[in-house]
Amino acid sequence: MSAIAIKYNDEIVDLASAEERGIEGEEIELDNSPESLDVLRHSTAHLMAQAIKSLYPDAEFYVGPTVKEGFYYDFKTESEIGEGDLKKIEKQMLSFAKKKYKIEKYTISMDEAKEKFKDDHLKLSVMERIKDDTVSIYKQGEFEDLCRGPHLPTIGLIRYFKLTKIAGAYLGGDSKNEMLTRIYGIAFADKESLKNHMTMLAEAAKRDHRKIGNEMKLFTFREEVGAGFPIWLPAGGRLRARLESLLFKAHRKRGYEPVRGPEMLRADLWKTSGHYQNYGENMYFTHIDDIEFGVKPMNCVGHIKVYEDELHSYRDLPIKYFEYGVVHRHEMTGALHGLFRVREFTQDDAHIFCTVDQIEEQIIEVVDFVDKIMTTFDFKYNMTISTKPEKAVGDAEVWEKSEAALVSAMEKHNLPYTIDEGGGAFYGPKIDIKILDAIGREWQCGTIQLDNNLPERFELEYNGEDNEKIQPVMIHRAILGSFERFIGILTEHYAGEFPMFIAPTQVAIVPVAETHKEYAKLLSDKLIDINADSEIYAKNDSLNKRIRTAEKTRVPMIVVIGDEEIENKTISIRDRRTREQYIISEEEFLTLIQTKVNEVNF
RNA sequence: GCCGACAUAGCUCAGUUGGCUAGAGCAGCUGAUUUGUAAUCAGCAGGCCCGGGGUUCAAAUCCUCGUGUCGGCACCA
Repeated sequence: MSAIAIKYNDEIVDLASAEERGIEGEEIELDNSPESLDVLRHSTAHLMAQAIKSLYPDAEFYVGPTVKEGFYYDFKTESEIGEGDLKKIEKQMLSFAKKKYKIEKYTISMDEAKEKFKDDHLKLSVMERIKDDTVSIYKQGEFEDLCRGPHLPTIGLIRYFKLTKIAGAYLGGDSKNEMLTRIYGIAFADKESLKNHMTMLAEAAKRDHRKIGNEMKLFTFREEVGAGFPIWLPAGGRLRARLESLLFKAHRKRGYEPVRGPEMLRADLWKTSGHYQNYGENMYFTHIDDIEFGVKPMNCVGHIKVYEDELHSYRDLPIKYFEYGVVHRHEMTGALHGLFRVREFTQDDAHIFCTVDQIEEQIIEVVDFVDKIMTTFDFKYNMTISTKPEKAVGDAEVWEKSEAALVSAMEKHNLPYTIDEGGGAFYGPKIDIKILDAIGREWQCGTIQLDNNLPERFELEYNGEDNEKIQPVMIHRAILGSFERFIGILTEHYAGEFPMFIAPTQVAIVPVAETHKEYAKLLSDKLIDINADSEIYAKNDSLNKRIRTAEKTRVPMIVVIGDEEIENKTISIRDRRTREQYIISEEEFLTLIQTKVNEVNF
């Protein structure tokens, strides 16, 4: 196989450019290495543009880069293009590829380029952003495109690709601009890899929490209830209750006090907090008599009112309040997505009021808490520290100390983290926790934010050693983020195969015949005593059918009860995943379940 | 919010170029069967075809305005 590009000082240079510049380097062949795929996909994007141009001659093109999941090209045409047209474009691409046009490169001056693309206002706007005097053009057959490269030597090398999605995208990613059509695609060096990729996508679709949530009857949405308002069904309710109760204990152990603020608070309070001015667009407001109220989008104000309920001494700090806080936010319709983005959700929210000197130890504790939870669920995660932005309020020294405390907490725990310079909120630096699920997708969940702004606005204080009034630091933190999103992620992470300690139902009991029903009920009661939920499958169906039904609910353990079991006080267990069966004594069984249900402590 | 697609029974889906009483499987109900590890048999019931307006002799089907869902964009736990 011959080279498609070379690597020159870590830069990938295509053959045409290498010749132009007279450089040599390590040869890159057409395979599935990241470098090779990048070139291949970039050229596939151009091939797609070529096909689009031939099918829709009025099409104008913006940019067509490669991205993590393949490539896309943004363009505009008067014709309406829908999902059904992707096949047509693919076909056209293949027919061009068969012609094996060479991809030729030449360089022209910016002025020449502007003349060449004078009918394409999108290309012109691309050129607006290029500062160089010359630009390169890549040409394949009749089709020419302004591009920096690198590209394959010929489009004949493109064979294994697929157009995956069609969607709208704002020009330049700015919602103030016009909307273009974007087509996404993927390409590989060989057929097998493309096939594997498509299989992988299908696997990911099978894990979709919306699909599994429906199948397992965890939650539902209804048009008449309203977009973005989830309804928790019994099975989801049980799962969620287990998670809540585990987490409740974990908070108590760490000295958090459960509190609860009201759902709506007077609008004036939101003016004091600044939410009215800065977040009002996302809030829901109503009136009671003549007074305006705002439904809480966050729980901090409620917790501040708890703090204000009594005077505090420096000896009391840190003070930690937590609440499974229901919040409402006006998310835009297009943003709603299953349990991942909803308009009403419950945060595992807590606020820590502490002294500046206590920040570091508090952060360490929270980070440790996060670690416990994430490891329990087999999540890999990484953290990002966001530092002081340009527009910031508060004392410079406190900012410095706060940031240092965050970094130091990471370092001391030897945790990997990245820094987002200037990415913090205007009121304080923060740590975002991003988790990686079983199939490598990244999710933003928890967050730890330092806040000097709200204590200032509400004039919070505690008495110091010399009885002086000192303003405490407030730490906002959520670990799961929200029960909704976290359970959605868990569902996809486990593909619905929840571990015993969180599963909606721990055990399915299948009595062989009607005479065994009574015994099944006794066993079920014993399970409740050890905090395990079970369901008895005693319907008038064949044994096989009932086992099948139980299997389909994804319950971790199925036990079959018949004469033999009752006589010998044994349990016949069927493991869902391995489909293996084994028999143990009832006592062993109950111990086993109890261990599995209680093995987790955050 | 924007671009595009979609909406038929509790669920998953058929429904021809507009044309008789809108179908199937699963789930549900009734009955028979009482079962030893992934679907026993028979019968019954279930629909304002997302909602409002319109075109037409005739609309699940065409147009239009809503609502909801999906894929992205933009925005975010």
